[in-house]
Amino acid sequence: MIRLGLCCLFRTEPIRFRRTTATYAAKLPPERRAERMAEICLHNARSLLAALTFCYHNGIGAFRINSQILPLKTHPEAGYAVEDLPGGKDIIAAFKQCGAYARRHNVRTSFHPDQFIVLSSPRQDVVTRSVGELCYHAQVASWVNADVINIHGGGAYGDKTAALQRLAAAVGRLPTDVRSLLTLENDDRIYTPRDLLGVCRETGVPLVYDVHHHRCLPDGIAVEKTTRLAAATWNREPLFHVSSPLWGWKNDNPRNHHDFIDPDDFPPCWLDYDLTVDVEAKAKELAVLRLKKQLESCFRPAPQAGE
DNA sequence: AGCGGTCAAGTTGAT
DNA sequence: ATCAACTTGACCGCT
Repeated sequence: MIRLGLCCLFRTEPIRFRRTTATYAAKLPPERRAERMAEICLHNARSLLAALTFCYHNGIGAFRINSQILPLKTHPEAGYAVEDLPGGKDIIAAFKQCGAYARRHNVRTSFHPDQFIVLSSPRQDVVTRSVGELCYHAQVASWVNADVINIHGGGAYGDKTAALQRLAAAVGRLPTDVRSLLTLENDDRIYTPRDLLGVCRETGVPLVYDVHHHRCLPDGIAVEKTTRLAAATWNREPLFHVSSPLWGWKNDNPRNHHDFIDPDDFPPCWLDYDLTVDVEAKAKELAVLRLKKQLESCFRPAPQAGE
C-alpha cells in the first residue's frame, strides 16, 4: 500500500503555522520576546495537532513538519530553550500530544530541514551549525514521533568524491539519536541517487528517492532499478518524493513544481511497494487528495459500460 | 486595513 | 558581481 504525504502547508484548509523574524525579536525586551516566542510555539503545536487530525480524517498517511515549527530555535541571538519559555512545559506537552495522536492514528511525520544544513561542507563552522540544527530537529522529532529528518548532500565544491567522503564522515560522527533519523535525498543539481547510494550503504542512512529530481538530473539508472536500490536502504517504511513540472518536461526548466501531480509522473512500479510518498505540489492538500483518488482508481477495475 | 519589502543560515549557476 | 532558486509564504512596519 502507498500512503501519501502532505508537505508542511495547506492551500484551503484554515490551518496555519506562525513564524517571526530575528530582526523583530531583537527589538523586543527579553521578557516580551520570550512571551512572544512561547505564544508562537504553542500556536504551532496546536496547529500541528489540527494538521494531523485533518490528515487522519482525510486518509492522508503522512505529514511533513516545517523546520520553523519552533521559529528561530537555533538562532545565535534569538535562539532559546523551550523549557525556558513561559509555559514551556505546556508547549512540550502539546507537542507530545501530537506525537501520541500521530502514533495512535498511524500518521507518519517527518522533517525536511532547509538548504543550510550541509554536512559535506569543507567549512567546520558550517558543519557544526548543521549538526546543531539536526539536534534541534531530533528533539522535536522525539516529541512528535517523527522517524525521518531528511537532508540533501549539499555542495560539490568542485570535487564530488571528496565531498561525499566528508559527508559520510560527518554522518558517522553524529549522535546516535540524530543519525537513526537521518536520511539523504537526491537533488536536481548535484547529487544523483547513484552518487548517494554508496554513502547510504556505508553509513546505514536510508535514501529518500525523489523521482522528480532524478528526472531533472538523471544518472543512467532506470526508475525501476533506483526504486529497488533505494527501498533496500530502508530499515523502516521507505519515504519517496513525487512532483510534476510546472511547465511540462519539454520546458527548459522542469524543476519548478506544478499545483498538482500528473498521474503519469507517478512511477507505476511504486505501486508494488509499501511506501510513503510525499506529494510536493503547490496545491498542497488538494493535490494529495486528487492524486489519492487517481491512484485508487488504478486498483479498482474500471467501471464497465452499463454499470 | 492594506500593501510591499524583508526574512539567519549555504551553495550553485544564470545573468 | 549580483541574485534567484531551493520546499514555501508570512510577517512587520509603513501608509
